[in-house]
Amino acid sequence: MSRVTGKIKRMSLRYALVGLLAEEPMSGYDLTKRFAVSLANAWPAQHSQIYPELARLLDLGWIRQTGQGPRGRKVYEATPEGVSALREWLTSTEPDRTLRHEPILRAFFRWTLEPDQAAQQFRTDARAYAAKLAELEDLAGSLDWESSPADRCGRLALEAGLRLYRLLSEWAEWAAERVEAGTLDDSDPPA
Amino acid sequence: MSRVTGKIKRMSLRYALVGLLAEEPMSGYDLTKRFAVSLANAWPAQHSQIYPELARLLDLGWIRQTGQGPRGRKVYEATPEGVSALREWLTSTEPDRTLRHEPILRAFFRWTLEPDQAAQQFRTDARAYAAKLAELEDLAGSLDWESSPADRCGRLALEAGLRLYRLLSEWAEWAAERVEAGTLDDSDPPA
DNA sequence: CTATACATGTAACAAGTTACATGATTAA
DNA sequence: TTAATCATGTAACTTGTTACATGTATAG
Repeated sequence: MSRVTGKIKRMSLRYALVGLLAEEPMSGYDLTKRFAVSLANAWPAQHSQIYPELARLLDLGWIRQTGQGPRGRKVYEATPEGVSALREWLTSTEPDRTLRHEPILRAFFRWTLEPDQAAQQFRTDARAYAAKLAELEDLAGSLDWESSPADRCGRLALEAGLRLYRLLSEWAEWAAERVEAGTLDDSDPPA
Repeated sequence: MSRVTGKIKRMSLRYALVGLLAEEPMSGYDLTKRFAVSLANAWPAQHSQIYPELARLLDLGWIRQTGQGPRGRKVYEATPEGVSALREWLTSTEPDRTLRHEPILRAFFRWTLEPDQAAQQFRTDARAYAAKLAELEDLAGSLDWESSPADRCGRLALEAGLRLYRLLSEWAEWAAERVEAGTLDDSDPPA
């Protein structure tokens, strides 16, 4: 869908906003918090990206304002048109399954460091991922995941984050061990 | 008062180019292929991003042209200044360990679909990841990973990709099974 | 000859980040 | 009263994608 002069726009953020507002009416501020916690490991976004997108969604008629609160708080909900567009996106466009992760890129170039230092960096990665995993486990444990289909679906998605951070931590630890075993030495590699 | 922009530029592409050219002299065309194969699962990049960046690197003195070939081919290598800057990046800047992956985002919103369709999408994901894994396994099998520290380091990085695609495939399969077991049904969730 | 791969570049746009900017409400 | 949090927005810039644009060498 959404081809403008042949260019395919992804607009993941746009659909994510509609999706969150389809679940429950919320303000831009609330949405920002959602992107900082549950969605942080799938599609992080800042408020500076969210507010202008909400304006565009209002314009499209995919969301509407349903209330207001103190301090200029504006509460929105998804319209039927918005939910319909979200479903269209989910069913009629191909997901982008690209992986792009800076720590893996860095790993490619650690042969330029002293092996000791390279190994240490892999261990730092491992610890950082373990910390992220612990954070996510806290989040997973603190929420009520059985209350609605949306929450249970969120739990399925969050599971990916848990598994990914566990994997990355183990990978980095494994790489550190390989480097310590001499993998990056100039001389012959170990058996 | 020094508000001299505390803007942290990441410039991963810049350092990746220097890193590849530190290993072996290459042209922009060769680099583009590297980003399309071995680096595709860590930091994909198109030629339209690579050529302008090479010009900037020349300007910085981090690379230099060492030869030319037919059809205007230009071969570059990293300078000592470039390698030094790469090492500085690796040792003195914090990696961005963010995960951003569209299929996980989509998973959050599949509660808006019929459970059957949601399960089918998870199975499609699983198959797509398995295909990516098979591709990467081919690549891993086709290269000589023992010839240099750089190659052996590349193998460590590539291992992350192998493990990630395996994990994502298994996760999607698991999610499909959960959905088929009734996780997204309106009624009570299964035990 | 002619299609494919090689080879380099630019332009227009989309997406994302950091900083700037402002102000209201609430709790200590 | 003052710091933290709530709350919304814009500006400037960086990064990444798709399309445009051009031309050469080689293999069938």
